[in-house]
Amino acid sequence: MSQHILTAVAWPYANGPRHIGHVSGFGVPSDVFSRYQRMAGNKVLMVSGTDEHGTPIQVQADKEGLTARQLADRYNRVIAEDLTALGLSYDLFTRTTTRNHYAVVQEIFRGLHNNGYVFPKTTLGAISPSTGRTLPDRYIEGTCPICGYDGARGDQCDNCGNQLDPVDLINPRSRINGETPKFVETEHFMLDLPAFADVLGTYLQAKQGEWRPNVLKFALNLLGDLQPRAITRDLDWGVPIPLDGWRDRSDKRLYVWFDAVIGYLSSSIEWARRSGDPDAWRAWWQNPDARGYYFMGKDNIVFHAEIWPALLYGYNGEGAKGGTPGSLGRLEVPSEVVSSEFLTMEGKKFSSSRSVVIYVRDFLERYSADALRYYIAVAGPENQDTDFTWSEFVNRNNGELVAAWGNLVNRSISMAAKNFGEIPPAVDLTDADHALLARSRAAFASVGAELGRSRFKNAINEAFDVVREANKYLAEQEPWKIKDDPARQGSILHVALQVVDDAKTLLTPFLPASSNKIYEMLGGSGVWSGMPELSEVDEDGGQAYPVISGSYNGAATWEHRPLQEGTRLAPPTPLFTKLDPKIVDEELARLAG
RNA sequence: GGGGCGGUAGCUCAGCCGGUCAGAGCAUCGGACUCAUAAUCCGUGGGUCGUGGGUUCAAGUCCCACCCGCCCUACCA
Repeated sequence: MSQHILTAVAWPYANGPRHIGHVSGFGVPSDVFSRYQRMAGNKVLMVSGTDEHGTPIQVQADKEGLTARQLADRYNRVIAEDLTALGLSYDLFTRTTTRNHYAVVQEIFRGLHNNGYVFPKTTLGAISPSTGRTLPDRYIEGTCPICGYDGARGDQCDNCGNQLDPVDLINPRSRINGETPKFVETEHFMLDLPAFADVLGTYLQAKQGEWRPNVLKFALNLLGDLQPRAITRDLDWGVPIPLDGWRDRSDKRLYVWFDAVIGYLSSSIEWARRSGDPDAWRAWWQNPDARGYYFMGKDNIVFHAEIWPALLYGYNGEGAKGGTPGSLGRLEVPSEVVSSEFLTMEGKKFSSSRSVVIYVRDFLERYSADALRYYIAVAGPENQDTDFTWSEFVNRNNGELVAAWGNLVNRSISMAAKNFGEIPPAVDLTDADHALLARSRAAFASVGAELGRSRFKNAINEAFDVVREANKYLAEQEPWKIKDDPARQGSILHVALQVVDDAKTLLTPFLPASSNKIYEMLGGSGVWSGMPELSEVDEDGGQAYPVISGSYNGAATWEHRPLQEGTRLAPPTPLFTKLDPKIVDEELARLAG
């Protein structure tokens, strides 16, 4: 039976282009999951966008001599183009600088405020004297009062590891421009997290055995020490605070993490409006039978397993202080938080400044999207940090994608095209034929079960087991030797092609572009698995911006589909490109340079 | 400092509630085959499952301590 599934994908921060570590965390896993769910007959709404507010963007903009908005515009476009090129099937990929987003964020804030879950508090904060903006702890450095180390940051000393308060630093200075920060009293709104301790505890306990253990343990552990948390900043780049006396102040804004997580909701609402049914989003957000899956890197667990549920409970009036839902109505909390670990690059942390990085754009200029998707799916940081190396990439690409899978497709279609020019009939099937056919048909249940649990490595490995079995079958049956018995030769090739078709279906969530090609090679018409498209939109004549969307209800379904004998076959062209091992050194040289 | 995750064959990794769990893929070596992007198939070697204790009839699999790597620590998204 069909279920509503919200795929909520972490919002990439628009202070620069995204690298392959980023997309291995949130991008590829969420897309594999969504494509599978659509094929399984579920109604998927996959949303995300660029996260464009906050100090880091302002700082980067200052550095480049741009306004924050100009910088955000630039990288919003770069990121949207890159994610489209990767084939990520967003129903809507938008941004946080839309009027719609501002309105939804302010509505959530008002709801929390009305229910008593946010309150003002005067705190001591560091600001930059020259700009008047909040200077985050991370941007302050000085001498550690504990160990005397001079490069200590405001929040923590890298030398002795102690947590610090920037007020205690000796000779504090701004890492941005070297000036001495001013510590001033400033009023901010706080989110009353302790008021959600009970409801969050109940919520998380119920996820026992369902979520990945690392996510759940981490979240449960945080419950022990919930403190009120500031949700506003001294900054002009962000969503205005929607209260009298605050609304028009240019120096106070909602803090970026507060507005960013609300993007899941605002983008769903924007999607509904663009689809022509402004209430359509409610089927995912106000339906107890709907499921919400959130995909992100491990650094984001606290925002998705703790703070976002708290915001929703607060808006619903379901925290310790009670209350009533706001004008949007009661909203559902996440069903599952799927967190990835981190990808490293040739043994080191990704670092743009030290050029230990490979941007999605650069990668896709030289290699195919499916090659990257394959690597991330089979060797990515699903359960633990994993290392990307160019030699491993070449090995996987050449040995698995090209030699095992691509070659199976190529040899099967090539032989059938050459000898029959069409899909030959299957007659008098042997035990071996039946065994292989049964193997690939059984894989729909096993691979599907793994995909439904977000166990992507298991899933793709089981799909590849089918590929290996098919290669073995051909080696044993030796159809190329059977010249005098066309019926038997044709039957073998029919079986091989059928299993190629099944495997193509099993691999579609991982390798949509090449699966579409196989679909066409085997006579399919129309679109198999839809690809995302970038288009320009605006809001009531406002500034145009790019969004990713697409029609993804193609022919692809998660099931065995019998091939039609007599379908014309043309000699195939290779699906994947074999890579010269020389590129390992070339790429390493590029990193070094 | 506190919390979390990981440490299994040369490499990348599977191993849920303890009892065919010592595995897969790749790489190595030997062989077969030629339909296919010299791809494929068969066979082979190799690990005291980070270290030291403990619980148990039985422990990569549970408990404790320690070593190493990584992440988070809520003003980095």
